[in-house]
Amino acid sequence: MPELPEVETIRRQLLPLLAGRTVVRAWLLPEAPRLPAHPPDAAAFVSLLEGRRLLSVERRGKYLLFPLNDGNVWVVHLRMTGALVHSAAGATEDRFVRARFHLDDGSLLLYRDVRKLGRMWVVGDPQQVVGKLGPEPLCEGLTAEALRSALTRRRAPVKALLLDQRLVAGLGNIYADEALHEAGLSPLRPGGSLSPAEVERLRQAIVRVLEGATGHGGTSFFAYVDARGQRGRHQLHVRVYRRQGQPCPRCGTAVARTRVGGRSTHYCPACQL
DNA sequence: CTTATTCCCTGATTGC
DNA sequence: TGCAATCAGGGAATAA
Repeated sequence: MPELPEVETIRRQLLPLLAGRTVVRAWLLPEAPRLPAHPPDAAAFVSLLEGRRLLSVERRGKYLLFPLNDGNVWVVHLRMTGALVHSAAGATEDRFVRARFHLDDGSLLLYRDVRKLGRMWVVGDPQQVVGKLGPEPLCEGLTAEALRSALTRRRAPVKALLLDQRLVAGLGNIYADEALHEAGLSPLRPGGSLSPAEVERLRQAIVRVLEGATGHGGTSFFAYVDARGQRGRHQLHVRVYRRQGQPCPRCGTAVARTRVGGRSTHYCPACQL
């Protein structure tokens, strides 16, 4: 489940490997059910990439953006089980590889996605895809004022609001739970009930959690691997996610699990108020 | 406008 | 041992 730290880890690894490279040949799973892509026709999609040079690797929220030398932008979202693994020709292939990108240095970028929930686009303006995303937490875009306006007068649980990419870009289920624990706030609190001091605590917790996880190369509870095919290490450092029944690292109370907004939610019932 | 629910997709896990 | 039901969750779509 790549969230911001996982996608940022992949971006940093891919940048030196892909910048300046030309896509000499591309292949996209052609048979149904297909990998969702835009344009939807696999041949048309491939033709927009072949022969183009990748100028850089950028990230917006959980989206990877690859600006092309013809002005278009290749956009990838890994969703739940997507992975972009770069390796020399002869890389590990299995039945879950859904797309291949051969580069002009002989290397190969494999797109692997067990559940085929990931998506790709080639668009003239990336705003078509990422235009509605909220502020970036790690680029000083997420100010206290921005977070306050996202939560104010909202009755939905703050956990559900943190998962809404239009309010804050990049948080998923793991880091929403972790940030709320770090801030000492219950995931069940209505968004609008947070005081200005609590909003600021939450903002700082979001930044700290995302920076910490990025420093650990992301979290690998499930299938996540980085661009080198390696697992992240942050699952060794989580405080509440998937730790129900185990002691809260802050107060020792057993971590609870419930459902918020249809998502499993983990929190300490004693010190998250 | 808001909030809640369903769907996509398949391997791993759980229940009987 | 086998098979079916459930779970994992990001985001779009739909319903209320």
